[in-house]
Amino acid sequence: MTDPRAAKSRPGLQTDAAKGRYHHGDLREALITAAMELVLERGAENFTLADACRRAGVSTAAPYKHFRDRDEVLEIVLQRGFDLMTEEADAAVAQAGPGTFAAMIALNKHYVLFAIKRPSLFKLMFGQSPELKQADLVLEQGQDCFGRVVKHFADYCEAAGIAEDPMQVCLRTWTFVHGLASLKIDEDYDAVAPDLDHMALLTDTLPLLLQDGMASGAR
Amino acid sequence: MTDPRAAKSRPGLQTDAAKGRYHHGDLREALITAAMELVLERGAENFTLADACRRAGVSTAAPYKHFRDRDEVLEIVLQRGFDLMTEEADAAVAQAGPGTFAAMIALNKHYVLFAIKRPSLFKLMFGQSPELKQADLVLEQGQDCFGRVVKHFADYCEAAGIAEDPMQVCLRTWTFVHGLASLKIDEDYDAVAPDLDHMALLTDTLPLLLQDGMASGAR
DNA sequence: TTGGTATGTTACAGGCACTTACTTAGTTAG
DNA sequence: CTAACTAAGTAAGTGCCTGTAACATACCAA
Repeated sequence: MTDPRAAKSRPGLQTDAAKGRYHHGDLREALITAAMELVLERGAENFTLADACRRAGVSTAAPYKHFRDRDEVLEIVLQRGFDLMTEEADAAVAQAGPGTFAAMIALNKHYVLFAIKRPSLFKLMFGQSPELKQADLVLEQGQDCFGRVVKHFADYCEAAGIAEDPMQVCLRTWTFVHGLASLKIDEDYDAVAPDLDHMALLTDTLPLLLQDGMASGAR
Repeated sequence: MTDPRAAKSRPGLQTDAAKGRYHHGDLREALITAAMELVLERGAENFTLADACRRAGVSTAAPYKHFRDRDEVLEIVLQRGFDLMTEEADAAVAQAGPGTFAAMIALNKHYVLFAIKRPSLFKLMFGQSPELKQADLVLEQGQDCFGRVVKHFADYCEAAGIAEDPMQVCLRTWTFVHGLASLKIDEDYDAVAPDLDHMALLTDTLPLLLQDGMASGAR
């Protein structure tokens, strides 16, 4: 297994980047990077493999040496999105202090901010037709990400003395923040409540959702 | 093949079957109907004007006599989606009794059921890129729909003696049910909680959201 | 009847996904 | 060191889609 990235230096010829060479060097990674950029810029629906090829400086047939089809590229972008989200979410909780109410605020705020900062990626991760998310690797990625979140909720529930199943609390809170993030980035609030302070809506509602649902007289 | 949908022709014109005729009769409406069907069947992303033409039995250039472009057809489908949703929602509330808690359950359940029954249409209405929703007519349609919902919430708040602004209650409840509907139809729950009873999640959480946020000790 | 307009048609330009057949760079065996 | 093999590019071509242009036909009105 030779690392393709190691074969960068070729004596006698241009020491510069892949410019002018027949072989690219690491086209697979270059295409994934281009795809991520294009998805962030224009959305997954408007992403074309041809654009990514132009950005990487290769012909439109080249990707098929590295990927099954357009969808596989999007699958990988999607995966990396979950990586990034998991990483950032963990950091947010760590900084706020695991088990604290502040950590719950930070975790859920992060979810919304992630969506606002990268709406197209967020939509690709959660909103796309199931075909893309069917892939086993992608499924795992999502499960890992969610598993960590449930853990953070469990920490809080224990610290706050909430008897309800943390999974349940997590699911209903996720549902709310996912709705918030979606309605915000799809600009659905704008048509109806243009002055809405969506972060205030989040911080105001979280206490309602984090209380013990069993003890609240629901039903 | 005589198209049964073409049966209702414009008055004064030939009312016979469209077969073999040079003029269609009501191509505009036929294309919208075909578009709605195709969106429901395969989703807006996979909708092609060419498919709609085949279904209506005309050439692929014909639509441009009636619509600006593909997007205008989708805009109209989207509009009709809001019509349908408004109509159904009103009916659900009327049946449960306006102002009652049962009406709140019915209204929010309807939102989720609408999404489950017509996931592609729901995504077109709320999830599509803003370009489609920018059109003034579409915006109005959405505002009308939401205005009715706020009214139902106001009825309930008054009857239940909730001092909080009904708009606020409505916005946070909408946010939750929208998240529920989205996560359900995008199959995001499946990866993570395959056995989730989403309707129970709705009925369990609604009481938490409908309580008076000002009086609940939030914050 | 006669022309005008609305509503069809065919033909075409341009773009994209993906395939096939070919070429070249880089690796490895003798 | 060379020859052969393999990996990774390219060009050209298919088929499908959107949208445009030029043309044809049905309906309408005077």
